[in-house]
Amino acid sequence: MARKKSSNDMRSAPAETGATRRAPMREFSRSLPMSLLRAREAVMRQFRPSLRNHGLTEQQWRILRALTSVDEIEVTELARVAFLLGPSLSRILRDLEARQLIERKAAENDLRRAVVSISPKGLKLIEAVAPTSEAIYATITKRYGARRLAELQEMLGLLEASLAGMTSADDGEVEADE
Amino acid sequence: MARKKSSNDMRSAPAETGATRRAPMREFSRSLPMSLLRAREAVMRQFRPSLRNHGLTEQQWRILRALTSVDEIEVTELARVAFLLGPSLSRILRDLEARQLIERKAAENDLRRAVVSISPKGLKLIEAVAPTSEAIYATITKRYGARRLAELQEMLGLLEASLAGMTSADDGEVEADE
DNA sequence: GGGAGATGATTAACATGTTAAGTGAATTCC
DNA sequence: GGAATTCACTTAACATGTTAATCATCTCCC
Repeated sequence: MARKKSSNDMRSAPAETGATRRAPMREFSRSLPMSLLRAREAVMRQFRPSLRNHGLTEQQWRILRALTSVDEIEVTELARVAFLLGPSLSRILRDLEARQLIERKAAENDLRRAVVSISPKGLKLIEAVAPTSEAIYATITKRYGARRLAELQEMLGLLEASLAGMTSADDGEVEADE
Repeated sequence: MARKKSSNDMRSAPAETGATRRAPMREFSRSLPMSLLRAREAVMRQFRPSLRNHGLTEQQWRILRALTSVDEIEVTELARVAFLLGPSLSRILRDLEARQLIERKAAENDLRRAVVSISPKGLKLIEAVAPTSEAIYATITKRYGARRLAELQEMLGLLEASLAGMTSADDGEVEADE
């Protein structure tokens, strides 16, 4: 099959090719969203190959991972914990259920709610992936520094909290025809 | 019961609903990838409504924004600057060109390369969005603290750099021939 | 107890993320 | 100078992000 390392990846190292400058706008590549995006991508780039080898996407892994810490959990709560939107979660659960990695049943007192739990097969899969995953995490921690990592998480949490109540002034409400 | 506030958004505040615990695995919701994801989402949540009012997605905005700082730029370089993968960029450029927000031509010395630039119409759109965008950014900076923000960016950059050369041990699945 | 509204979950529709394969143009190498 | 290889995209195919709409309960309240 020949699996290239990353021949096609246009999203990696800096290279300073051509491109004549034009205006003195704020250095766009240093905006907060971009910094967060790049940092996260740098981290996930480490995990994806291993997950892929086990037939899991990042999100599927998040779900199974979340399920290992509870006996069972309602879909809405799972969405919050795994930080996925409802529609994404719905699709992924359908798939995971078809692969028999999870089990699903209706809640007893409320037929609207669905209760999900990980299956033995799912647990086995998690246990197969976990070691590599932990090793990668440990390497990252070592490289970046445990202390610094903790501090970073602290600051990220604070950022999240700072923006919690911001209602986004919503701009002009224009119709922007095409 | 039922004192939820956000109608459809399953991805916001903590709520500690049911879900019996099971194992003492590392607190999954505090992993680095999750922290980064949540922080970025908290930030983007502020910008999306405004962009949407102007008919732009986050990625389209990134591209136009990147184009304002140069006269013209090759597609590959644009992918690096806007931090998008080739296929995503291809699709978006096709759309932006159809909406006449950008212009595209072939490079002179190499017909494989395409050179992109923002159009007057695109510039006008940027100028319409920028004020709101800047205001939101300013509010975030004020809430979080300019000093702290700078420090965060510093730490994110360092994280990225720390992981630059990590080749991801790739887990099982051998590298077949090649 | 029955209709209006709220709620939990899914489906729909479109845009992007991600990897693999394809296409045409430049380079290399013999 | 032409076949093989590399290069710069572009397409394809599938999974997820995102918003809106739908569907089936459930609750509330008269």
